[in-house]
Amino acid sequence: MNQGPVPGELLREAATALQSRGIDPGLVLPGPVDRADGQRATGPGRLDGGYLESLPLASRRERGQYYTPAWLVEDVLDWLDWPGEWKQLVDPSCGTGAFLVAAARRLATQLEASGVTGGPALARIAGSLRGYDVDPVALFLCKVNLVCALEKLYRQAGSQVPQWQLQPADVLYPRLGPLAPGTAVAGNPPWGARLPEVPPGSYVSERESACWFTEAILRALPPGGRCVLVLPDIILFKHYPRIRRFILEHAQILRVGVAGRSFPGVSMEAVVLDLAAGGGGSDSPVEILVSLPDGTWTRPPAALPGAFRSHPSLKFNALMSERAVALKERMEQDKVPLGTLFVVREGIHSGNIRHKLFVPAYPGPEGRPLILGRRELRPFVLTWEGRYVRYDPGLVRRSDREYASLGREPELASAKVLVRRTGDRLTAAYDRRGLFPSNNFLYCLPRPGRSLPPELLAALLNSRVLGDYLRLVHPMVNRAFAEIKLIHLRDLPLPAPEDPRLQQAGPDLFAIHRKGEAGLWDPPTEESLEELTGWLYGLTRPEASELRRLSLALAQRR
DNA sequence: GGCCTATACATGTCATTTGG
DNA sequence: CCAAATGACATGTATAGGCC
Repeated sequence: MNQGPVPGELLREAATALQSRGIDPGLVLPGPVDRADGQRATGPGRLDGGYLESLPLASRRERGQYYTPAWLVEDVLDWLDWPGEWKQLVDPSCGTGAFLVAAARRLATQLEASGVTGGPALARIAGSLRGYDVDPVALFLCKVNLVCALEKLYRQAGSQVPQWQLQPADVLYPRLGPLAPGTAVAGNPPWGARLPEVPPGSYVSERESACWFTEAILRALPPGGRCVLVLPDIILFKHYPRIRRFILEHAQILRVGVAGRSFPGVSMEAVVLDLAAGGGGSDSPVEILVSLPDGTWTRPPAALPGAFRSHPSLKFNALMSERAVALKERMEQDKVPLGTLFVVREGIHSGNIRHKLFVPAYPGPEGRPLILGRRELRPFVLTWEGRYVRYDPGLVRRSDREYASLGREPELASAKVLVRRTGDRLTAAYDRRGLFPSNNFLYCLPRPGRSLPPELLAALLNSRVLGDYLRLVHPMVNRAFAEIKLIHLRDLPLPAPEDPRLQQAGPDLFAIHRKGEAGLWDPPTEESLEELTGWLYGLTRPEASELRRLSLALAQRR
């Protein structure tokens, strides 16, 4: 038996599985895969659930290989109404065949009901399904899984076995020529695999594989074609405006399913996009569904279909209600991004030499006071616990594969506003002494020329209102993002220096800052800060509470 | 010498993962 | 669960090399 790239052990296991189903392994094996690129599974191969686990985690991640949960597969096929009137189903990243196998079962049932069995049924099924994948071993398993799922038909067919349309593909360029009318695409493209280069001719020009797959699929679909794709939710509302524009211009969004963390062991959240090829442009209603733990879908009470078109970078927060958008936009009115008034950076990143760099006691003249832990930064107050960073670039032995990022000493040593990256609210303090923060903090330096007094920034960041805004825009509890990123902070709306309301509120904000800095941060002071910032951002008291409720609801769902 | 380009090195950021 | 930590890599900057 020609092994090709498939490990012998796996072949033997496949042969046994087929025999036990009464299928002659010789008719099926060695499989359609003969790309001899030396790709081999390590460890014991298993026919379904075990194959991916047998691969090194790094390579799985690199290629974005994850099993799609069965319930999600069935729902995707339901959304497509497969088989329905479709002639063909294509999965451009079929892996071990989750979608194709489920689709094949449905076809078999349908054919059986109309009296088609055995070889003819197999031929019809194999002719209606197409799969591609980078991993030849996965493709082999896909075929075995298909055969096993159709065991009855195989037994009936005897030697009349079909040719399956399963082809090795390059992850870079899923070779989807123009697809024939009557074609639907379903699948879970690899996420997060960084393409080595931007694919030539790509509009989206993103190196995130899920973006490229989405573009390639939409380009290949014929008018009237459909695709239902399982994608990372970041595509909808993080830094991928171009794929959003591409989708809006090349497809009609029929449904968006918010599937949450549906993949065991994966902390990214999934969305299901149901797209009809062609004819973008119109703002027809999008159905938004949220998956529930019991496997059903529900309509969120106040989702805002279509409003993403008006968002500057087309962000589509499927759960953002009309009300939330209104409050958000009100807060942004006449405000400027924090990044235009302050330089924002990450603190010292100790890389892989933490122990060498961050020390508990004074190490000598290269030592600088280090702010490391959460307790050292409370609202308005910095309490240095006495640790040091050895600020000496010579410590990093690059030849020993050491790395670290010491940042810029003049900036670190100057007065600045430190912001905690973790926690369920924004926390900031004005660092007058020039302490050196670790990368558990971000810091804001006033831009020369046009800025705000750091005391005011610290007061605004410590207010619930800005924290709630942040959580509304980037829900962060139990999310893929464990930290506040630079971009989150840079995007926060701040009153411009010449803002008349700020002029008016300034003295009170300074007073609050003084109290806070003096350790007199108490509920009444906090209350007056809420009052003041609410007014500054054009929110009434009830509206500020509403903002709070909405943002918490968004965060807690996740 | 002046300008442009390639490369190496340094800095800065991301996207989780780890571990208490 | 969540603060702290980490590996990878993208971006930025300096320098060397090539060409006129």
